Amino acid sequence: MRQAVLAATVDLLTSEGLTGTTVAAVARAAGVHETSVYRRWKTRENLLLDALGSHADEALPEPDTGDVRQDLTQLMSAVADYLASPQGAALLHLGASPDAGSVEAARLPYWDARLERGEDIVRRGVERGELAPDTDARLVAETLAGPLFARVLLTGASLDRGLARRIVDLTLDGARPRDGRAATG
Amino acid sequence: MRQAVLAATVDLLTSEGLTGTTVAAVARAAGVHETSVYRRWKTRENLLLDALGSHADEALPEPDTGDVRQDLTQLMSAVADYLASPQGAALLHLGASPDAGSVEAARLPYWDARLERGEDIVRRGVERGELAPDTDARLVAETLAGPLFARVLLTGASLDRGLARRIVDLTLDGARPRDGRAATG
DNA sequence: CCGGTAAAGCAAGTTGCCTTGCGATACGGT
DNA sequence: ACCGTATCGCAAGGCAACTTGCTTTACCGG
Repeated sequence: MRQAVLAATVDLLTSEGLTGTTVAAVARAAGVHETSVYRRWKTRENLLLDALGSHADEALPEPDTGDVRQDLTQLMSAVADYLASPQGAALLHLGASPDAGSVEAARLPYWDARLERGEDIVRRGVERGELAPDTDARLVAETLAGPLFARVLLTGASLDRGLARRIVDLTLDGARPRDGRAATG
Repeated sequence: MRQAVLAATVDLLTSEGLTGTTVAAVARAAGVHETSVYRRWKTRENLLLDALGSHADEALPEPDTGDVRQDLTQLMSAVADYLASPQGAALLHLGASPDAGSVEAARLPYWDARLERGEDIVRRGVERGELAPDTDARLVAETLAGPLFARVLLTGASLDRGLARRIVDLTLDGARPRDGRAATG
């Protein structure tokens, strides 16, 4: 039954979107009583997070090619791909919902963990001398991911790998003029 | 009556937060019947946007000091200040809510207009030669604002002017090493 | 003063999220 | 076969957003 409900949730999420995915609809699609869903997952939010949660992690690679630019581009491209999917957008919207309670506590650690993938790449770049020694890895990770998140959440504008690449380039090179623009990569 | 309702809305928004601001509570606080609120504003979302909308624009300065870094730092500091307020956070959460309908259409143009303040500053910087001639003003604006938005919406982490300044520096200088780090400013 | 329109009050109802109490069913150990 | 426990189905209800049909008030021109 658990599998049936989760599968139905992802299906509805993909076809109907976040607002169209009501608990009643999920229960109906899974051939289960609505009460049973609430008993197991307590809240709609928990259900959606459970349905989307595990799937998300696996989609993110942890590239380590020896080149910061390449690593970050790969990671951010994967993020862009995921966020462009209905599931990715739904997960992001869930994370951004202002409902306090249980999710509130898990929120900060959750995104913290996501950001660390980027931070690790940046730190390796610093160690290799590709990036300035005083580079704030966390800040770089936030600066890379922020624009993608904002697009999905606020403007609804499209996301593609080109955008991801340009954000990486901007964050590595800066907007100020350089002599050799594409140094390493 | 319109003023009474809008004032009550902002009050509740500030004291109770977004989820605590029900239209019943607003109506009660304003000494008005709930139906009247719905008749005038149609939806809760419209009411909240009306209450917050005009206030937001005035808070944003349009600095033009002749120095990109200074202009961007001032703008982003103001953005950070506003987003750190209950009203700013509420407005952002409203913009990020996945409810389609009327807001959906206004969403992209709205944030488009906000971003233009940053784009203008960037373009002036390019003209002055402070920034690379092939700089994508829109991308820079998104990269500056994105992390602030993401913090409010996802992690709930704190926002301050120091963060705004560091994001500006990173986006202008890049994470890769430079000879003279703070060239102009 | 009167008739007309626009806005507000009122009551009742729909839907979606969520909870609770109760009865039925299924499963594992003795 | 029997008991305990866990799980599910079911009915009913609360709360908040939102709608609707109807009445009442308020204001404005004649």
